[in-house]
Amino acid sequence: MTFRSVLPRLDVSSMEENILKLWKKQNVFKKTVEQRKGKPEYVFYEGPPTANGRPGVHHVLARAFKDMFPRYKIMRGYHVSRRGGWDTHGLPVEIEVEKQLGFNNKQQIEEYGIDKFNALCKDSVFTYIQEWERLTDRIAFWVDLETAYVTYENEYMESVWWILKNFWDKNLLYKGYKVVPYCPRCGTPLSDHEVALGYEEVSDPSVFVRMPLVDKPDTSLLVWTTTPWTLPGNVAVAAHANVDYVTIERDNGGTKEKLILAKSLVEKLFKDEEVKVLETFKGKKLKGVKYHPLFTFLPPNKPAHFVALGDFVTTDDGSGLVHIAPAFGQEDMQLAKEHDLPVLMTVLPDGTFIPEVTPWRGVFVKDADPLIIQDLDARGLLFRTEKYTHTYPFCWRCHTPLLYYARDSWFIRTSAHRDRLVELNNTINWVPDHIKSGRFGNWLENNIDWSLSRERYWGTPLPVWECVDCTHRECVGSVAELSEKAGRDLSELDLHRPYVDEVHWKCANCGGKMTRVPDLIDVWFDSGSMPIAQWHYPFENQEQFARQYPADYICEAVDQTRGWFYSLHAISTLLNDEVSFKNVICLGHIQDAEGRKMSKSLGNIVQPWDVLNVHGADALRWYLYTASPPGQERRFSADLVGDVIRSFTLTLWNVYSFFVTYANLDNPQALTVTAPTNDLDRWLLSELNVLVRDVTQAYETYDVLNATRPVEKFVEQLSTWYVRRSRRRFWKNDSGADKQAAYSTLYTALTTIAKLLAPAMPFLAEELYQNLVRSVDQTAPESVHLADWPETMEEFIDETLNREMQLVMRLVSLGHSARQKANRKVRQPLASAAFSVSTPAERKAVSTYAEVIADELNVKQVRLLDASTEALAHTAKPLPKQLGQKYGNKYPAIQKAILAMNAEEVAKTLHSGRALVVEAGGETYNILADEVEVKAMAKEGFAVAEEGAYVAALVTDLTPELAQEGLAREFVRRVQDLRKAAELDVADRIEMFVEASAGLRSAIEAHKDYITSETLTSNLYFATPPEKSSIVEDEFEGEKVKIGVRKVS
RNA sequence: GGGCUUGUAGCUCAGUUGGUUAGAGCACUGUGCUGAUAACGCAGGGGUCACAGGUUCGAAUCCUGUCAAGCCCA
Repeated sequence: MTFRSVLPRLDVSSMEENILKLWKKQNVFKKTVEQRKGKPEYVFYEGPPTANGRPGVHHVLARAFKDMFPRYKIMRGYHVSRRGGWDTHGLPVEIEVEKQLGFNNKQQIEEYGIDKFNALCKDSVFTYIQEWERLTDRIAFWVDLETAYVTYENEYMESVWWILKNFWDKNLLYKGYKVVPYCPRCGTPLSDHEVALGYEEVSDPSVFVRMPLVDKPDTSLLVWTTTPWTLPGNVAVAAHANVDYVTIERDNGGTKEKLILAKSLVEKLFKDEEVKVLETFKGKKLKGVKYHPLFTFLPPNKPAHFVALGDFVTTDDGSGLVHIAPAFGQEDMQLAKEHDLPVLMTVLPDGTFIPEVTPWRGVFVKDADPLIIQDLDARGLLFRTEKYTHTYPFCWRCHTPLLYYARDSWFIRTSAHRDRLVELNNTINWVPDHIKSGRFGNWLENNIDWSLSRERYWGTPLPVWECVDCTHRECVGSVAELSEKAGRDLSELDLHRPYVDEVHWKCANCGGKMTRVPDLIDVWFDSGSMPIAQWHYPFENQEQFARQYPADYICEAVDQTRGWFYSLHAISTLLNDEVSFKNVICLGHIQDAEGRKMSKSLGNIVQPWDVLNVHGADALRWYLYTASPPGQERRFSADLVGDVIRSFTLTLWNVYSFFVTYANLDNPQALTVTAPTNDLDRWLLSELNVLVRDVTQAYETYDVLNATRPVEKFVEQLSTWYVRRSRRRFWKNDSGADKQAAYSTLYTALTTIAKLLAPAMPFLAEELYQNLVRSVDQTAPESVHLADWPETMEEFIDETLNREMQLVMRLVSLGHSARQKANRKVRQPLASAAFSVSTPAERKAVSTYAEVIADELNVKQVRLLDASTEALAHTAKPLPKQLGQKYGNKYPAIQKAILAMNAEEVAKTLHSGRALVVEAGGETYNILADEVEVKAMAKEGFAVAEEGAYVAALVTDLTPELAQEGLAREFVRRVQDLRKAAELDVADRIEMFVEASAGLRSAIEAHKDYITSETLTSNLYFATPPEKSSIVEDEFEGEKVKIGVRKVS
């Protein structure tokens, strides 16, 4: 069998491009789905992105994580249909179009025409779809975009209506007059989860004002607010019943004034100023005290302008007296309801003052803040103004400061199912798990009703019609129902505005005109409906829906906790009393190399293509999987991705290239492993199956780190231990069983790694598979992604062997260390290496693997340090873990006692297998061998290195024979360099001409066979090299040499 | 103000139910080795385990508090 030859130098980009072509040509993605038809279903939901912006690195992150589990599950034999989806509605789209048209308010849209505006929205939704498709393709995120669901399609929207009707019927959909976070520019309320997207730290004016009491004109309430623009809407002042308040007297520009405020804030407010406390009293004494309003633009229609008590009042900031404007604060509105206060609506929906507020009519409220402060100051009502830094919500798309603003608004009564939301959440597997009870769980426990309605244009219309005369309301759950009510066939109707607004019918109560309420619904409701609406359920595809619900796996970034994760969960709970996803990976955000958030304004955004073009998709994916736990924020830079190529990809690639190079020379007959006899083979296969077992387990538990990092570790050991130690086995001239075994073992390792790597590094896995598997077996599945996941072959796992090999590596490392200390280069053979280890099992391992150790350390003999003749002394060290756990607080005394004993006696006792009897603190203890570390120290004359319980001691004296062998190896090394310099192929045979000084010549003659076989020399002449040969002259170890080689045909 | 997360070497990260002198990789320095390797081996420098208390024979690990960063809530 012959493999396609592999260049040791890897061109990542062309390799990946070729694989992409192969997949396309053979339609591999489709086949992965079709091949498993009828098999158990594994359900993945794609959280729909919006294609009206360019995809960034954070999208690659999410898509990489989304991709790996479906790939894994397909290899495990599941049927996984991976349907794509696009989120198409909502403000982000509208805002893009508004920008295009140069609009900045709703009126312009209405004048332009909602139909035309929405048509533009629809067009702009897929502005960057090609960019998305190209990126998705390039990073090998396998998702079916041809059949992707689209949230603006009538069928999708009809299903959303059906869900809303279901909620309506359960009395879960209602209209309320509430203070909502409201964007005055977009002219619409925002849901909590949208508000959460836009908090920013800002500096606002903070003002203290005087509100003179009606009964005591020389005394004023000192009232605090950070929103001066709400003062014209003031109807009351809130105080806390149990807080201590004081009346103080102070000097105000020559006249005395009296102010009321919370006692604990006096110092903070007046600092060094001298004030006289006249009176102290509880807040409840203030109840009902009347004051003169600051403004009288709108006359209140109910009693107002008195002090009311509220629990929400704190004395952390301000004055302990809180200004109340019911139209502009949730707590204010609550208080207003409790005390039957009037609601003064002083602001228009566009965020400007109403005409009645004469001085500032038409001024945007935030802009009016300084004007209002000026006015109060002029009238002597301003006590103080300063800057106050706090976090304040902004519109997540247009960046306008949000106002808390009383609106008629529609809600979903999610709070009615709060407990059930929490219960069902507890059955979901969250990665990382703290999200479950932490961020998401806390959020659910504090659930408030879902603010659903949006007063906008491009979105799913709220299917509620209202009688203009009697306010009778009906909710419509399907197109058929609408047709029936309207009395005409509306199956062709576009369910968007403005068309749906034109449908009317007669009120069943009073015969008035039923008209749709103008609102749209929150786009998060669209995407959260996707399990149902993607199938146009229940109108069609009942079966598909049943098969594809709930999802086994979803994955998005942490910002979706309040977004898609919540909308999916809330809708599913209220609709079906069921979870909509069972496992979820919640990804941390990507930051730049300095740990800052990536943002346009900082100019630190890394474009995915910049990374992909240089390092390829596999390296990028691998980096994202292995760099840090999924839920953690991760710092990102192109350089870090480059490290993946160097440290992992190339290591694997070179093992692969090594295998192919030699296999093509040797043509090994069989490549399946049966019963390995060679220790290195047995070890590699044991570790390989441990790897299969552990990686499989990790995939099963959505543990991405442990599904990937161990593969990297294994490849490193494969390269730096197995292949390095096995090289000569591949070079042997014969084609004996050992060589065959080496090929089979390495082949098995590489093909298994290809499969283990397939979900994470789909390209490299395919490359390995195509060349190693497909090229020799045309009956094998045509892609690694169509292959079955490797089974763990327990019979190959030998944990003892793994431990022993670990020990061997450690001892070898100590041996190298000792060599360096003795300044003996590895090329120089040494007589022997003696080791001291700690347990009988380890002593046995030293002799079992003596050959491997001897070869690696280039010594003639490997043995144990002879305790009686070579060991100078022993040390005995009590082990705190074993002894501490066993004897608790007696440990220090025991430790002291053991250290005080004669170490030679301790060693003798424990080596003989007896327990060590220790007296400490008046008690007797039997200490066992594994509770004390006994270490032998080597006599002089050895080069020694030690670590923990282990000692390596090298005999460094050189006999003439050893020295001669060293020379021979030095010589071989020169010849190999020369071969390389002459650009000979590894398999080329040569003839060699040598002129050497006497000592070297006799060494060469003594080791002629070794030299000729190492260097593939057919003829070795002691003669002057001919001119046409490649020649090198050198001096070493006091010897001189001139070597010439040339290829023989 | 509250919640969640994070803080370990210059960088990226491990660190098990508390237990020997806190580790690895990258980077740096020295040295060795090499006909698979963009490598590899060995050694070295580099640490107040964010800080302060507490529990314990023993704390990077458990508890309390503080500080800093990120996200979220109010």
